[in-house]
Amino acid sequence: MNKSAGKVEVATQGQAALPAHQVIYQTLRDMILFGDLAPGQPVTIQGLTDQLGAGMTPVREAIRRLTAEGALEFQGNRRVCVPTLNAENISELILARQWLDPHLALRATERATLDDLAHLKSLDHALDQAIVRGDLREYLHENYQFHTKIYAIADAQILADLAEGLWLRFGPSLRVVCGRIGTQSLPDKHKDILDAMHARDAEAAARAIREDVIQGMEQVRQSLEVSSK
Amino acid sequence: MNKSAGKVEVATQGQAALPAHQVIYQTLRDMILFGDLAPGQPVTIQGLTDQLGAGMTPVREAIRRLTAEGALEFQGNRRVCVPTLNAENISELILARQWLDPHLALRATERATLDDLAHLKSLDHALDQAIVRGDLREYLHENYQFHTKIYAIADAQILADLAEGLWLRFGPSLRVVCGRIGTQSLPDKHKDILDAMHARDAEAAARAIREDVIQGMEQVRQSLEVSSK
DNA sequence: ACGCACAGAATATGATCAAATTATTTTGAG
DNA sequence: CTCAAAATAATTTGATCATATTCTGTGCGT
Repeated sequence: MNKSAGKVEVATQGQAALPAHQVIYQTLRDMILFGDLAPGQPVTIQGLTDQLGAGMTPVREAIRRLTAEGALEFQGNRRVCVPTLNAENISELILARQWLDPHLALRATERATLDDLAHLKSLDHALDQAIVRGDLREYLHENYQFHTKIYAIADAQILADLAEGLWLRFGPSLRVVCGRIGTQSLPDKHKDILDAMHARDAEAAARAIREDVIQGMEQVRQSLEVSSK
Repeated sequence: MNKSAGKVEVATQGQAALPAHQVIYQTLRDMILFGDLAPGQPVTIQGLTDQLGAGMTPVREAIRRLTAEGALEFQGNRRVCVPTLNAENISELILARQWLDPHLALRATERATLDDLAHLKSLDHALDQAIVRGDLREYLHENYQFHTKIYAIADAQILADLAEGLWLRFGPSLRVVCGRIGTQSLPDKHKDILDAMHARDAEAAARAIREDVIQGMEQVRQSLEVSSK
């Protein structure tokens, strides 16, 4: 047991030596979530192999995973691209988030530890700073972190999976919207959410989240209507 | 280039020459949905390669896709298995279906053509026959078809994706339950659903679906409580 | 404008390497 | 001397890559 013979040069540069396909998946996922890939943009497998310096098998698997999650779209002929949302898609996303997010926030309010609340507060602070700096990518990242942290606190694996899956679908479009209107005019209800959670008022937290969701998603819808005109 | 030696027996028996990874995916998906794989059962990649006579790359991709959909579970060490649901999972599934299914049924009622309704009716009939014959797999199959047909009629791509994803999660457990209690004692509300849809009473259809969902899922919950005792 | 050929990209296979589980052997205590 | 626990050996399984094949879209020539 204690031998640990064989490879000794393991922990040289930290981390746990994740398999390549997982790393690729995370990388591609982030690229989609935080807008490195635009809606409609084709995603070639060979493009990624040399862009990420990886073999094609791991890339292949990452792409399949993301297509299964709706983050990428199969185009019949063997091409894959980032989906372009239409009005119908947006409506469905709003509907689904309007149900999922408040529900998760409600659960989160009941379960959040003080550490959790502090963590959320720090995430919201980082988000504000990103807005001030006009750092769009960082803003998107912190905003995502804020919401997924709430999902995590809610401790509802399947519901959280569903909610995070929705983010993958509107991530690219969200980037486009924010890039257009700038980070200055991006109001959110995060302070209300935090206040309600601190006060352990689950219903109020759910309401605040709902407003936040509607506010954000409606901006996406409007921006989409303009651009598709 | 024009050699074309080697394989010549290509288009002998029709079909559209789907890529292997799609075929494998469908096959594995059906195996999960209709209970060829039990909860907790390990899914080895090499096992599938020779069981299905396929290369390992397509199998790999199919497995990744299904893990992304929650139909398979990553076991930390690099193994994959069919997830075993706990009480919490079941509750979340019930909750999600209780919202999704009625909503989709409501939309479906508004959009169903007469052909659609006839199709649903025939699916329900086939289901009844499967019950009479005691053909469990066929029952599960027709039941799934019935519900997914409603999803399709609703014409809400994202919501339907979510709903079908849930089926993948409770499929194996559903099989266990039905295998235990037999096909005789499997009541459903399909007749009520059909009646409501024919009458174009969307609210009634939504209610009927909701009852059907609760009825079915509660059976899974109870059966699970017993077996985990 | 139509068809043919070509380039590029995706699919699929098998080989190779690494990791983990299982089986076997060895060792030590009672 | 027997049994059990640890260490080692062997087998199985997963991960990755290099390569061959097939398909799609496009441009050239008639």
